[in-house]
Amino acid sequence: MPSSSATSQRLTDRKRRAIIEAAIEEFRLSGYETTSMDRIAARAAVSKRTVYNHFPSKEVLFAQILHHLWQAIAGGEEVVYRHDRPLREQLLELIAQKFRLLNDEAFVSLARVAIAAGIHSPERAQQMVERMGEREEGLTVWIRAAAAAGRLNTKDPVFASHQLQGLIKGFAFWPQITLAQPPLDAAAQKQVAESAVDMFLAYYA
Amino acid sequence: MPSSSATSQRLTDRKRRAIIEAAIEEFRLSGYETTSMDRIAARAAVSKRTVYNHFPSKEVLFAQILHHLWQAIAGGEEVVYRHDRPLREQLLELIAQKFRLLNDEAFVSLARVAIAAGIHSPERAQQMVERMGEREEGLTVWIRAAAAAGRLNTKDPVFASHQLQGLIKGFAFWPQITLAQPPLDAAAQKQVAESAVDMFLAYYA
DNA sequence: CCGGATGTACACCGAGCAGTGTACTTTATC
DNA sequence: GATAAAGTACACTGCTCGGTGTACATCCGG
Repeated sequence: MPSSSATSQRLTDRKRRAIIEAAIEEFRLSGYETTSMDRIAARAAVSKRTVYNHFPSKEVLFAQILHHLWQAIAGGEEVVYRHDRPLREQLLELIAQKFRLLNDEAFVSLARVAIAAGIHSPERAQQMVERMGEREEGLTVWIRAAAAAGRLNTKDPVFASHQLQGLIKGFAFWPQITLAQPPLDAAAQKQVAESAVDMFLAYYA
Repeated sequence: MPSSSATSQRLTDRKRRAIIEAAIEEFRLSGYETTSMDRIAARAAVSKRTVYNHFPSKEVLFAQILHHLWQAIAGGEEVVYRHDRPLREQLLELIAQKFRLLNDEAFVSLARVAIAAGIHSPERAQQMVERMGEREEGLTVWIRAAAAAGRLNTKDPVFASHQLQGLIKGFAFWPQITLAQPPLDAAAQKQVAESAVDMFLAYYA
């Protein structure tokens, strides 16, 4: 009676999960083009036919993977602008939030696969990065609010937001994506975050 | 008597050039994996056998392409630190130099192909980006000199250099690489450069 | 314990690809 | 104009891949 397991449920669900997990792993390791359905089936310990019974094509499977990984990230509490608290404190909180995302292995996997696959598929790349853009809105919104409250001196919150993010991503995103470097340790994160915020405020505050 | 042409020289050289140009185009369009030697041969208007007479394998051809593109970039005059000139002026010159590289289509092509191909080939990626790192030394050296002269307040020139580059690349490199966006126009370049330098100096000067 | 759903093993198709071997033609040089 | 070097057309090998069809085994709810 396998119904007792809380995680597994029906066989068909377990198989499906195994396929998705194997596919994530393979796509992450080898990218879209060089990953074969046979390898995915083998890693999932599943018949190739079963893979095709669940997913009609490699393309669809890949899309589902992207969707699946996207779900895994979903959680994201906003930091709203507060007039009664120091800018530095609030910005550091915003950055810390960003670091939580950047340290999330699921996010990095998603980004790597998406960028690797999308680099020669403009429409998919466009779509993915637009979605990621939504994540970054939080910071822009905060900057706009602070500027409206007269505490930041910028006419272009989007630009300023990109600048601050550039100060972070140059250390904590692009090297990890393009060079598979490990995430920054706590000390490095602190240095990057504080230095970025201080530089940002030195200019805009 | 085709010897009259200044650019073409011997037939074998013309053929070789055609192959390289076609290969660059194809690799840039489709990446390493999905580009076939047949397509390269077709685009070069050359027999497939001729391709293999010039280059023993796809792998070698690809390596030559990378080398070839690297050569095409080579030129790069250094800006040395001058104690008698304003920091802002010198930094803007440094950034302008970086923009010349970022606007160079050959460089962007190289970077895209290399990153796309290298994203799942750690050793090649490592090698490429180390080479690119050499290019960036100029800025770091300048910052170190300025700090030694007591005009910049940093203990970590490499870190500071990465920060300044983050402020540039977030606008003028990564979007172009990962999203195939067009290079920044002159006005945008000016805004990005001046804002970056001013922010940098507001913090470190 | 029955029966439909699901999974499996395996053979297979058609296509594309890297790379080779060969017989022949073109090019350029002396 | 002979001759060696270079290019070409083309057939072919061996391999991988995405995807399918099928006959048979296994699972699991009623």
